[in-house]
Amino acid sequence: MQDSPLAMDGYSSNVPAFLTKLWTLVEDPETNHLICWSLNGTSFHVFDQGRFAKEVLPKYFKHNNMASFVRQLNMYGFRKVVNIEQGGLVKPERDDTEFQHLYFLQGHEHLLEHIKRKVGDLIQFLFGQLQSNPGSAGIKRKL
Amino acid sequence: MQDSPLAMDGYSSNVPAFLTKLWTLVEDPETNHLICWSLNGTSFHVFDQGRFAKEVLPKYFKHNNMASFVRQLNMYGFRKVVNIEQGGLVKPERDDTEFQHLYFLQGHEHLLEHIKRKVGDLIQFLFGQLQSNPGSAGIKRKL
Amino acid sequence: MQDSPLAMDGYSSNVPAFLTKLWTLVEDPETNHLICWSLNGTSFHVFDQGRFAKEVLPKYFKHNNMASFVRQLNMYGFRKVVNIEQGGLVKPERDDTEFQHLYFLQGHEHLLEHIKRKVGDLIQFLFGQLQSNPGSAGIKRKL
DNA sequence: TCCGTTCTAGAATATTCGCTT
DNA sequence: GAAGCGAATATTCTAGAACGG
Repeated sequence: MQDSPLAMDGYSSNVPAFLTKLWTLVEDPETNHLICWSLNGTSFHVFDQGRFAKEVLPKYFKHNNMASFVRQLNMYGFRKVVNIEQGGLVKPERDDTEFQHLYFLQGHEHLLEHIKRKVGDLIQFLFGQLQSNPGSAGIKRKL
Repeated sequence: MQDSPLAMDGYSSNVPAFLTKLWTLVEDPETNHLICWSLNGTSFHVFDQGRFAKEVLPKYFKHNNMASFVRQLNMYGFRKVVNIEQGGLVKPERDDTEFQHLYFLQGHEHLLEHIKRKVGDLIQFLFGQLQSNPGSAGIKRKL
Repeated sequence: MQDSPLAMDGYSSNVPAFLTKLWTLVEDPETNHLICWSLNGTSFHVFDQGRFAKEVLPKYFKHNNMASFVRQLNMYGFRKVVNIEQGGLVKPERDDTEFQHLYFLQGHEHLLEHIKRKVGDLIQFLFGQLQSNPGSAGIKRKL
C-alpha cells in the first residue's frame, strides 16, 4: 500500500488518525484473517483478539491492548454487535468480535468525516454555559 | 549570490529570508538525503532530524535546533503531513518528517510571495476590528 | 522492580508515571552519558539530544521525540536552565540541555509528590466557577 | 517594523485505569 | 460479567510571548 486516498492530495483531511488507521486496517487484505469487513459491509469483525492485539495494533498505534482499541471505538460512537450464539450456552466456535457505526461503511470512505469523537459531558455542559452567558465573552477569547 | 531571481523583474519582492533559504535548502541536490521535495512536488521531507539539525541548519540559520525550524514553518503556515504508517509502537524504517504549504510548490518559486508570516491571533482580531470601524482612524495611525 | 520506595510506607503515593520514569532515568548510571544529575543535584542535564531521543526515550515512553519530552517537563513545571556560554557566538563544546524543578532534587525522591501537573487555564477557571457557585452542586454531582 | 530564536503553553487526540450500569 | 463511559495522564502539532537584531 502506498498512499491512503484520504491523504493523497497533499493537504490533510480533518479526519482523526484513529479513523483513517481503522479504515486502512479493515481494508488491508493482508490482515483480513484478523480484521475485515462483514459480508454486507456495514460492520467489521476482529478474529482472535490476542493475535490481533499483539500483531496488528502496534503497527498503527502506540499500544498493543485490545481494551485501548475498544475505548477508541466507543469514543467515536462505534457499538459492539451482539451475536445470538455468542450469548448462548454453547461456546462459540470462533473468537469473533464485531463493531458497527452508521458512517463506517465499505465503499464509502468519505463518510468517515461524519464520525465525531465524543467529548465529556462536563466539558459539553460548561461550553454550553459559556455560550449562553454574554458576560463570558472576554474569558472565552482570552482563556 | 548576486540577485535573487525573485527580484529581477522590476519590482522588489519582499520574501522573508526564511522562505528563500528553505527553498534553496529543499532544492539543493547536495542535501537531498536529508531534505528534499516529495514525489509530486507539493511538500518536502526531512529525513533523520538529528543529522539535519546538526549538519544542515547551521549552514543557513543561526541555530541548529529542529524545534526552531519547525516554529518558523508554523509561523509561515506550513502544516505537518501526518503519515499513517508512523505513530505505531513499532519503529518505522525511516525518520521521516513531512511539511506542506499551499504555495510551496516545486517549480513555482514565484508563489513564495503569497506565503505570509503569521501575526498573533489577538493582533489579527484587533486589526480586523480597526479595519471595520471608521471611528478608529486615529488609533490606526498610532498602532 | 517490585515495590517503589514511594509506596512502601503505608500510604499510596499518586506520583504520575512521568515523574517516576524521569527520576529513574536521571538516576540510572547506565545512561549518565546522556542524562544525569547536575553537580549539586538541583537540576539534570541531557547531552546529545538526538541520541537521547532515539536511544533512551523509547525505553521509557511511547515515543522518541525530544519535543514530547520537553512538553511533559513544562507540563510539570520544570524550567530550562539557560547557560551563559550556550547563547554566545562560539559554538558550545557540547550539546547540553538543562532542566530544573524546585522539588526535583537528588536524594529527595519523596519530594516528587509535590510536583503537580498543570491544567489548562480555562479548565482551572471553570472549576473555580463551579466551586464558588452553590447552584451548581447538582451538576457537579451528576456531571 | 518586521523577522528570527527560544522557551513555554494551548488544544486536540490517544492511552490507561477504574467505575457504572 | 461485559459494555460503555469518566477522568487523568500522555503524545502530537501549533501558537503565544519575550527578547534581540
